[in-house]
Amino acid sequence: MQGSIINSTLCKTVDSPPTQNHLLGALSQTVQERLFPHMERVPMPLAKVLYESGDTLRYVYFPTDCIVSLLYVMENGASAEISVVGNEGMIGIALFMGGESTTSRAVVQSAGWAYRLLGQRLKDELDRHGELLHLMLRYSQALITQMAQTAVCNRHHNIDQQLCRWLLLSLDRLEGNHLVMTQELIANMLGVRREGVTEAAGRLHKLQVIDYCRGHITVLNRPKLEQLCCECYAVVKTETDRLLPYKRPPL
Amino acid sequence: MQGSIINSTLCKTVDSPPTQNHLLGALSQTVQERLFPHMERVPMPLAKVLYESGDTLRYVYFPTDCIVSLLYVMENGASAEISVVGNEGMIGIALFMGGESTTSRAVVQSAGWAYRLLGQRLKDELDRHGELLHLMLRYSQALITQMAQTAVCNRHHNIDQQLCRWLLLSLDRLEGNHLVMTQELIANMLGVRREGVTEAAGRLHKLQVIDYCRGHITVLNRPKLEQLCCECYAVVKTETDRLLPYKRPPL
DNA sequence: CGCAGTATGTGCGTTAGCGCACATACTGCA
DNA sequence: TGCAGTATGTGCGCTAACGCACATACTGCG
Repeated sequence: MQGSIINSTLCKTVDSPPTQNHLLGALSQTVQERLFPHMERVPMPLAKVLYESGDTLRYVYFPTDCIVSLLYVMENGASAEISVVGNEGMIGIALFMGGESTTSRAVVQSAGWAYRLLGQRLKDELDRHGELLHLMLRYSQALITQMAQTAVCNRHHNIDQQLCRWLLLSLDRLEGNHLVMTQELIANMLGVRREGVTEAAGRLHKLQVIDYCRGHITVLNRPKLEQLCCECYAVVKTETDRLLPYKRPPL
Repeated sequence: MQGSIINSTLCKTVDSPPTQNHLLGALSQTVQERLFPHMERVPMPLAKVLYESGDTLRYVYFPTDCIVSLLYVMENGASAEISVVGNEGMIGIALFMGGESTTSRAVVQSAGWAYRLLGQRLKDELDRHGELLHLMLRYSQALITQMAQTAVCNRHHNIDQQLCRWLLLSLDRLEGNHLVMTQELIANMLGVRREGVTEAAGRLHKLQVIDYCRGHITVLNRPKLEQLCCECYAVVKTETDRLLPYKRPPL
């Protein structure tokens, strides 16, 4: 199941090492050597549900090149994204927080790969209460900031601004300037009408900020996108960078 | 500075023990005995700001009978409440999360008292990595749930429902069925217009669910209030109870 | 090729909440 | 007692977003 050089021509991303995940990459060699043998590289196909609201989590996931959305699904089926996780973070903080489950659902929003680790293995490592715990706590705070800002943005900003925020957050977690995502899906994430996204996207297109067609979006002018965005993106970005300064691992 | 029997006639709440805070009360006697000598009982007057966005936190606060709001203040001055903390929790999770500061502001929303602990003392205790850490982590998860639900509620529910949610969350953190709070203040918390709150409150009044007058609100019919509320309150309440089952400490 | 399924565009009436202006009413203090 | 400050009530035009209906357009497959 592990990728190989042979199929690297088929798969856009060459078999990615665990260190492509920023959290895993930030660990000392000692901890990496202790942990990595227990980790399994798994495909993350679009729309895969990692866990449902209330599920007892078995694994934590460390994305290398995919994006996962945490979203809450209401009783009437409507949904709203709480936060986004890419290779800067992990899915399953409830496992070390102690709750073992959450009220949200985790869905793959952009296909790719991740490394997963059995919950118990994670806890074993945490019981040594060293750097992994502290790293995860800092990440949790970044995630909390993102959630808080989502709440603020939902209250105060219009669809155009929110779409900008969403695009920027997604873009930061991908290589390149292209993302695969229908307007319908974006609407579910933002918790708004599909038509609302169509109109907002149309305006961004008119401003030559993005290009899109049937589930493919290309950002043409990122500075302009940031300029059109509300402050929420910058708040989250700044705080995440502060909490988790990322140093690209040596190749 | 510690309260005494003598002034208990002046202060509505009799000098409250640390264990009136659920987190502190949940600790084993060993940890309590180690920690409590370092804690200081401090008054929490209305509108006191415990920390501003970006401030380096010096203390963590454990409310015994006050309510503190975490809110984000936007560049233009508008605000939105991210979550509420009463005697079920603590203020300053950023201290053990590792960030030392947050992007939000903490303001006393309902006056009372709290115990505070110097950040370094907290960390000393956490480095023993025992029950306090695990307790705080579970609490953090409850707080995260509240933030997530705030985001959802801001997106999907109308002012009436949000007012119900807010009243219920506040009520759970107070004795009795009465709270001191102007509509102006509530509007700031919910991030809506003051007039919007006036109208929503008027409707609740007409339904005989609440009574209010110049900064004093009394809940007359709590079951009805819960019925009028969106699911968000129940989600937060249920999850908090699950994560932190509260056992009233022996007197 | 033709058709079904999917993605996007558009129009239209409705509504919740906003911004603003102003009225009213209560409260504490000089 | 009167006044200033504060809290609440109300009306009105405006806008963003909604719900719905339907048009259009692209894409893959038999």
